[in-house]
Amino acid sequence: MPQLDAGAGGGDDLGAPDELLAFQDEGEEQDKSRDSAAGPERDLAELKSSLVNESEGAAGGAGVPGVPGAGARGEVEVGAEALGREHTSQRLFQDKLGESLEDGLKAPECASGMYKDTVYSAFNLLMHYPPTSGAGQHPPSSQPPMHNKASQPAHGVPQLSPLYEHFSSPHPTAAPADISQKQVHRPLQTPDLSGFYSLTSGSMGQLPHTVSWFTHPSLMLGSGVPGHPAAIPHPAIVPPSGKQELQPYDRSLKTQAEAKAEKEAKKPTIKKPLNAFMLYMKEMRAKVIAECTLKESAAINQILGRRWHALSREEQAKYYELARKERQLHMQLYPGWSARDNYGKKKRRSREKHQESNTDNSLHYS
DNA sequence: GTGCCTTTGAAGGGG
DNA sequence: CCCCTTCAAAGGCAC
Repeated sequence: MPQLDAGAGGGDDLGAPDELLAFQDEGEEQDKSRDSAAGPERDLAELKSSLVNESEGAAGGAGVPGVPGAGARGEVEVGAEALGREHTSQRLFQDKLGESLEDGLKAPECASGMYKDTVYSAFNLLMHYPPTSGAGQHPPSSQPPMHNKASQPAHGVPQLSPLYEHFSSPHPTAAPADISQKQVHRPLQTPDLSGFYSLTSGSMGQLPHTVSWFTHPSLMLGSGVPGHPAAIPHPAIVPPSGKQELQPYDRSLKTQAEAKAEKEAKKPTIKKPLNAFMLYMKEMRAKVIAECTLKESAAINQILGRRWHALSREEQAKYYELARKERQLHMQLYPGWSARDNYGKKKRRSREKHQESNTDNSLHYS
């Protein structure tokens, strides 16, 4: 129970050691990158050219091939493996993205406003969540509360993860500790669950991802929280996809196999908790879209990836902390859940691609 | 209609 | 322990 309040320090059995290591290792570089981030326009121009000329960068990169941004940004070490991935992937996508990126970044409002209040303002928003109970403390800048944020997506889905929103809530009484307390002595994944989902899966599907969080049967935290909707489930729970859904209410012709399939279909898909970068992306995507003319997620994600690396370690740490708490909450909500459960639910060709690339590599190295 | 693209990070499994 | 694979979000795009 006190784990959630324990912060990043003691009692954090979920904290990924890699994160700390990364921070330690990249600390100086991150600081450098932050310094260089003080010149956003320069960085943007750099970013732009890098995104456009990514593939060419392999040959022309003065410092790090394939990472044009590394040099001008202040020796931000992306890591060899990231380099390779970036290089290859962007080469694959550059034909399409190059133009779209350039078009988007060409927009004056994008170029000038790219950093004007992006990284830091979003971060300040994040700072609304108090590490312990500093809910009354507002971020240094004049960031409006979350719910007043103007850049909320048009679809009305809060950009932030539930935890983020939770921590950002002006109601500090709804601390994560309460969540865990409430849910800890609540039977998790009880047989009632399927019934609950069978009843609500349809409506849940209509609910925005995040909004639907608080109705989770094991997480009825909204009831005691003023200002919160009564019941919104965790966003990790998503109704079965239309493909998999077997029309739970159509019980007329139900073979045994169908019944089994139906039972499985009733089980909502429990999604992976979002990692730090995913939380960051979710937060910043709308901003990037607003600032640039881009809409393609692939292009936006490239920008966000750059921005992510431009964040100071303190800024990243907040997202890591959020992600850590998300994982912690997720683990408490779904003790038996494994990321493996969702394996195969996405049909991907990455393996094939990887095999292809491996073949290519082997050809290269042979 | 479905999968791919792109990003980073987490997790699981195999060697 | 290291490496590889998959998935998490997102929306345009290709097929």
